[in-house]
Amino acid sequence: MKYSSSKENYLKSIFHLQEEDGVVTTNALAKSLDTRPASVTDMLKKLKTQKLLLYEKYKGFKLSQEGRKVALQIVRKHRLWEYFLVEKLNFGWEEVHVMAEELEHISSKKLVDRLDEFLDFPTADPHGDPIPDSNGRIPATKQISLLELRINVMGVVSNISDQSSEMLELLKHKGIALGTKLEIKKKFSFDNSLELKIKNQLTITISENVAKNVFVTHEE
Amino acid sequence: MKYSSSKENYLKSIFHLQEEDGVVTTNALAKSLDTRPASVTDMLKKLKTQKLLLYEKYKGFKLSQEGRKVALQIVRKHRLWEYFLVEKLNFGWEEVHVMAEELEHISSKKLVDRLDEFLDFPTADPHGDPIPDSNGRIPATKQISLLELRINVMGVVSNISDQSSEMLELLKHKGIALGTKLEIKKKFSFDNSLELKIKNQLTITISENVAKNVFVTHEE
DNA sequence: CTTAAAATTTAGATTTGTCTAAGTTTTATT
DNA sequence: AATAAAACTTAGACAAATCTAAATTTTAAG
Repeated sequence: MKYSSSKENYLKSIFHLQEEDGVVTTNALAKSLDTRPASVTDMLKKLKTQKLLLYEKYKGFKLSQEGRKVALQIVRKHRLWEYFLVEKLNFGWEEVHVMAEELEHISSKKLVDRLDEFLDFPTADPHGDPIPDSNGRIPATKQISLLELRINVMGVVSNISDQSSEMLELLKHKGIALGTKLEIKKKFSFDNSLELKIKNQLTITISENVAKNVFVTHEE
Repeated sequence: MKYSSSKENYLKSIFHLQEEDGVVTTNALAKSLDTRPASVTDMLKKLKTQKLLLYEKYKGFKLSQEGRKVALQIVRKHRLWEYFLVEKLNFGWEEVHVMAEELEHISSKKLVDRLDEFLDFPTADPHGDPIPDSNGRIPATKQISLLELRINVMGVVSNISDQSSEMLELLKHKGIALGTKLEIKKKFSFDNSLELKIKNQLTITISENVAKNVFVTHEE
């Protein structure tokens, strides 16, 4: 089944808001889509008719099985195209979102699957978000050490394996804590030290020894 | 300036029909776009308002400077994406057209230019059609039909204008495909049939009807 | 040069997705 | 529990792109 770009955007936004907040409201959805609540209500009725949404007026709504399936395919396409743009066309990860918003509506499933193969089945996009597979399954977010984190990919600190006070002091000084979002900007093969940028802060340098004890997950 | 997919399709079709027949008519355009003449007239008026088209009602129409410029960018995108699909994602050249029809409407010029670079600046798409460069210039490769190819001159098959499955079956049987190198050995004026030798193969015979649909370029 | 046929355009509807303004319903506050 | 505020929905309108049916203009045929 083929849906309009507009419908696909609604499904995608509902999916994301569901993930984040559990419940989705008309107003939140309107804000997320940069549209008016009245427009949202109009569309909700259409999505319900198409059985993509479970919706009772004034009572709230959520994606149906089918709606979720469609949303996951859009998310998959968005993230694969972002990966392509960064890895193959050398865009920065901050500039690919807008382009992926268009590319995600290209319909051919075969095309996406071939692209996936061409890219060697990546599990996370350049922002670190997981890429659903061909069946819509989201890969379990696994922890990796900073040494394994790809360059220019956002990671969230999830674990520190060496919790000695010396290590913790160092990390505190550098501004690294659980939940810190960061990305590697440069890897020096000379001593495997890393230059990394913590979100909203300056760039810092850490040694291989520190890096192998700091674990991160890709976003979400 | 950003135009709707529909407008872009009109511009592209007008461009192609202009190339082919010199003059474009409302009916021809309607057929080419699989729509009704009345819809065409409606759109022509809009394109005129936007100065993409020179149009006087009942008198005919043609692309303005700007309209042609836009059309060339669509053609460029279409052909680059086709090249990408065949060369990188391993699709057959007969199955990429539909996908490229969608991809050609992705707006970012920077994306297309990066794609062009990634593909190493190809000059012709998988069907042999020339790819306009970033400025909309079409590389000069003179394609001629087999009927115009001089005897004993090597040609490289670059385009098949009739892509019906019957034609493709025939060509496959004869061993003619894009890139096939061949030369004409004899021309029979009785029925304009040709005897030609495909490189490293036996000599075969084809009819005038087939010959006029097979286009070649001279070797570089 | 008339007139029928063909080509083209206009008029008026329809569909999709949007909007504003005006109701409803739910929720929160006193 | 009453009522004000917030959230949500409905009603009616609009723009884009399309359609059918009817009109107009051009072209071609006699």
